[in-house]
Parts: sequence; structure tokens; C-alpha cells
Amino acid sequence: MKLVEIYRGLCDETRMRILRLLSKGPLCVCHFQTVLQASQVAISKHLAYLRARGMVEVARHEQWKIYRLPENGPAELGLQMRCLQDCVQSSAIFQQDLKRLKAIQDECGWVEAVAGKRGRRARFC
Amino acid sequence: MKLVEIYRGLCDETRMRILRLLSKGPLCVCHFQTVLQASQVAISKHLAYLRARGMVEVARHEQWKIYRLPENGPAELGLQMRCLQDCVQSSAIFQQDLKRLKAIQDECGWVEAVAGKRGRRARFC
DNA sequence: TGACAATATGCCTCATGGGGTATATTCGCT
DNA sequence: AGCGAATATACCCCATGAGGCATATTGTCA
Repeated sequence: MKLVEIYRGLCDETRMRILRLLSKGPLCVCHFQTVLQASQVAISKHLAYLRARGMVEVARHEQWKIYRLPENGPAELGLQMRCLQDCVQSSAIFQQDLKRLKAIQDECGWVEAVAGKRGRRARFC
Repeated sequence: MKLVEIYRGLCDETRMRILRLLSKGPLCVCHFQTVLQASQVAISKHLAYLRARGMVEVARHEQWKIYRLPENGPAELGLQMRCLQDCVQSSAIFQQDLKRLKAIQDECGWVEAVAGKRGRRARFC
């Protein structure tokens, strides 16, 4: 993966937010739809873009596709992800993303507790 | 300056090389032409792009325009420039850029010594 | 003043990519 | 087998930007 490709991955705000969220941990497509408030198509295309360039990996888990940063990605990607985190600490939009993510993850825990493993959950938890 | 703008500045290889060279110190347009082996127009346009977004500053010095990173740029730009440096240490193309830069700077010193301040130099030294 | 050097810009063409709508695919459940 | 949910993709339109050629601008020097 060339460095300039990493920057191209980061030079769209939606992708930047996706990558930033992923560096906190794996997520499924529906997480992004809710947190970023973007259409399914938009999210899916951005993930396809990143996937085609090796900037994210995908795995199926039950009915969802789970995306994450590559396990053994190049060093530059790790450096850039850390730098991204440093840069967005004070950014309002990213704070809000984290807040929304936490909200749906809490909700997940609640549904899990009530419905148990057999219940149908709204999303991957 | 928004973070995503910084990434857009970096997502072209020529601009990435320009910014990387500038984080070593100020340079004039003709330096870039020689070091990056790109056309005058291409260099000039990339510099205009960066200038319009506050990622470089320009000043006249004798017959040349000297470009540099902004004196009091935002913290994110500084962080990104440091990360860029970390990422390109091992990159062949950047090594070569540095080698070419050193070569013309040495040549500068030589011309300076022979021609003195009154002589016409090939470029800003 | 006139020529030249250094740099910038206008116009053109082409490629990339972002978003939308519609549709395909894949999986789980009944 | 058939339906619905989650996700992907094809096709469209439009904006951005990269590079080339020609030309403009600005400063220097004879």
C-alpha cells in the first residue's frame, strides 16, 4: 500500500470518520449508517473503496458484515491512524460520532440482555 | 483549516513530495522543478492549490518566489507533517528527492563562492 | 525601453470519485 | 421454497482536479 493511497482514503470526510471509528474497534455497516447518518449506498461504497485498497478487512458474522482495520497492515497505516486520532480529539463532529456510537452500543447491550441469544437483534453487538 | 483539507493536500504524490521537502526548509519553484522533475506549470499549480488552502506561504526574494510551511499553522498541520516524515523515511522516491535537493544546494554554494553576491545565480540559495 | 527570466493563470481535455435510484446478492428464518 | 433483512453493485449525472499549451505578469538587466 502506497502512502499516497492512504491519504486518498482519508481525503473524504465520510471515509475519514469511518476509519477513525474503526480504529476504536470493528463495526458493521449498519453502525456506520446510524452513526454517520449517511445512506446505505454511500457507506457501502466507501467501504468498498477502502476494502479494494487494503485499508479495511471484512468478515461475515451471522447476518452482518463486520469491518475492521487490517490485522497486519503496513506500518504507515498504523502511524496515520494514530495521527488521525491525535488530530480529531477536539473535533465536534467526531465527538458526536463517538456519542452516537456509544448510544447504539448501550442499546445493544440492553436488547441482548432481554432477548438473549435467540432474539433477533437490530445489529451486530 | 479542516483536517480533511490537509488530507486532500497530501493525496497527490507531487504535492506530498512538495510538502515533505518544505518541512525540511523553504524552497523556490525552480528547486521543485529540478528535484521533482516536473513541469513548471505542474509545480506552479500544485503550489497554488496549497497556497489557496493555507498549507504553504509564499514570499518574494530577489527574482524568486520562496515557499515555506506556514509560520503559525494549525496544530493538525504540524502533526501531519511530522507523521509524513515518519512515513517516508524508507521510501525510495523520497530518498532520491533529498539526494537531488542536496546536489543542487551544493552546486548553489559553489556558484555563490565563485560569483559572489553580484553574480547571477541559477536559483535561490 | 526592450528583452529575458521566473512564475502564474486561462482554457481545454480527461480521469477519478461521490451521491442517487434501482437492482442484485446472500443469508436467516419460517 | 419463499420472504425479508443486510449489503453490494450497475448505471447515471455532476464536481473536482491534474496536466498540457498558450499567454499573462512581474521583476531584472543591458
